[in-house]
Amino acid sequence: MAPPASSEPDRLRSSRTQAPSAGLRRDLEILELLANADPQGGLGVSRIAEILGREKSQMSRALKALEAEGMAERDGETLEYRLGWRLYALAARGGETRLVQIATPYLRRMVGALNETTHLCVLRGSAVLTLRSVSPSHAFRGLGWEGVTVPAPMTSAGRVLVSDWEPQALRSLLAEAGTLPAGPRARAADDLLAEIAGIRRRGYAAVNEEFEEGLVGVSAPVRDFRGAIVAAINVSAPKGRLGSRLDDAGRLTLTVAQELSAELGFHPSGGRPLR
Amino acid sequence: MAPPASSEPDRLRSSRTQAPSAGLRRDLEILELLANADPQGGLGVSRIAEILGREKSQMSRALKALEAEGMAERDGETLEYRLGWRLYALAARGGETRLVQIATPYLRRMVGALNETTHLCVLRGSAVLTLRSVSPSHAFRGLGWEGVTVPAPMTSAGRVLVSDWEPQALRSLLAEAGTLPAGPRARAADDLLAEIAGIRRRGYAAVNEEFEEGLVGVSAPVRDFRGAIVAAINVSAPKGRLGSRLDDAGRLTLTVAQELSAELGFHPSGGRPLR
DNA sequence: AATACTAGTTGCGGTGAATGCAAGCGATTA
DNA sequence: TAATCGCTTGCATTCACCGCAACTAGTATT
Repeated sequence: MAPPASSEPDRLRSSRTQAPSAGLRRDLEILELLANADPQGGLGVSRIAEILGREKSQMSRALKALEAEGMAERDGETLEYRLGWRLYALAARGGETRLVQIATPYLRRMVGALNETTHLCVLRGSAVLTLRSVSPSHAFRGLGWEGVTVPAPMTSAGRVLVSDWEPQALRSLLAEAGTLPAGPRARAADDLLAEIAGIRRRGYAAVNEEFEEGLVGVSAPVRDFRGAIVAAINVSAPKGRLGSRLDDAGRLTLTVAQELSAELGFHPSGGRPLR
Repeated sequence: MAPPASSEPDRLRSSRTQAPSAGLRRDLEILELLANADPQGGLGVSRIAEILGREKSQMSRALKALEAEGMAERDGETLEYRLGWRLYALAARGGETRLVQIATPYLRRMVGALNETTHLCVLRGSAVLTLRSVSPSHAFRGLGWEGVTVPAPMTSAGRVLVSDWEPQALRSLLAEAGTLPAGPRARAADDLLAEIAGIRRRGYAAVNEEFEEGLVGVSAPVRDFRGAIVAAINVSAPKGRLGSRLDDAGRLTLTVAQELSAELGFHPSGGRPLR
C-alpha cells in the first residue's frame, strides 16, 4: 500500500481485524465488566467504551441489544448499565438449583459445627466448580468462590468427584488437566489411583497443602438416587486453624454428605451402579 | 445491482430475514435451551438445531464459539452440550452489585418518608453485613459498604434474614453466634422461633432496645426471583425519634421491600419456593 | 448569557463475517 | 458392504457490523 503519510490518520494501524464470533466476545467482555463493577462508580457508555478500548457507538448499540434481551439493565436516571435479570434466571435454572437449595442447610450445619467456610462443588468438564459457599462470621467480604473453577485432580473435592471413575478415565483426566499450569508437582497417575483408593476406603478425601501452600481441606461425596456422585461437600481453611482436627472434620463431612445424599434419594443398599 | 424499489414491499424477505443483533438472540436461545434441558436427555447439535428451527451448521459453529468462551461445555464422550462455568461466575460476581444498585433508590425513598437512616443488609455466615446505608443528612455516603457486621439473632435485620430457615438450622445458628461476645442475654431457641413466627405473620421484624440500649428498629425481607431471601431493608434510630411510629415504619419497610423484591423478579404468586 | 465540554445517539458507506446449502467424515446399524 | 445418523467443513452470496462523524442534550465554565 501507499506509505503512510504522517498526517494521514491511517486506519490500517494494526487495528483490530474482525475475528470470528467477535460479537460474542464483545458482549461477554461487557457483561464481565458489569459483573465486576463497583456499585458506586457507575458504568455509562463512554466509560465502558474507554475501558474496553472500543467505539462508543458500538457500545451504545451492543448495550441496547443486551438490554433488549434482558442481559443488561439501565438506570433511567443516570443512564448507567448493570447486569440484567436474565443472566440470573439462566444461572438459576441451569445450575443445579434443586441441589443447591437442598444442600444449603447442610452446609450451614457444617459451618456451625466447624466454624469454617464450607463449599458445595460439582464437576464441570475437568474442573471443579463451586456452586455455593457458606462462611462463618469471621470471613469478611465473603467473596464466595462461587463460580470459580480449579483443576480437578489437585483438590480434595475434585478427587472425591472422580473417585468412582474407571482408571482409564482418570488417566485421561490427568492428561487433560495436566497440561494446565501444574501445581507444585505433577501427580503421577499411580499416585492419584492410590489416593482415590484411600478415599473410597475412608469415605472422604483430605489434602494437606497440596493445592495451595498453607491450605488444608476435606471433602466427601454426595450421591443422587442412582448412586452417582453428583457433588462434593468441602471444607477448606488455613492449616493453623483446621490442621489439628482434620480427621474429625473429615468424618463430619462424610456424615453430613451421607445425610444429604439420603435426602436426594440415595439408598446405600445397592452396589455402586453408575458411572 | 439495482436496488429494489423502496416503495415495493419485497415479500421475498418474508422467509428468515436476518435481524440486527441476531447473533445475540441466537446465542441466548441456545443458552436458554441448555438451561432448561433435562440433565439426563442430552442436547446434541442436531437436536438443538431441530428444536430451535435453525441450521445444523450454525448451531455447530455457534456452540463451538460459546464453548470457547466458557458459556457452554461439551461432554467429550457423548458430544452433548450444557451450560458452562462462566455463566455461573458472572451471576455470582454480579449479584451483590446489582442488588445494591437497584436497592439504593428504594432506600432513598425510605429516608425521604421517615427522615431516618436506612440500611440494606445481607447475611454473611452468621453475621449481618450492611452493604449500603443512606442517611437523611444527605450525602457523605460513608465509603459505600460499611462492612460492619453484627451477630444475626440480635437484630431485626438478622432475624428477617433467617426467617425462612429450618428450625434445626436456626438452632445451630444460635449455637454459633452464642459463642461470640453475647448480647445482654442469650436468647433461648424457643424465643427465637416464636419471634420468627411473628415476623412471618407480620411480614416485618421490630426490635425494641434489645440489641442496644435506646435503639429501636424495623426490618423487612427482600426476595429475589426464586423467592429466596437475599437481603433486608432496615431502619434504626434512637427510641425517642422512632419509637412512637415504629409500626408505621414497619409497614412502610414491608411495602418498600416488596416493591424492591418485585423489581428483582420476585413473583409472589407461587408459594414460598424454597429457603 | 454565551460558550465549551461531556455523554450518548444516530446516519452512512465499505467490508468481512454469518448464512445456508451441500459435500465430507466417522461412527453405528442393517 | 451399504445405509443411516450425527456432526463438521467448504464455499459463494449477502447483509449486518464496523468506524467515523455529525447530531442532540445536559452541565460546567467564562
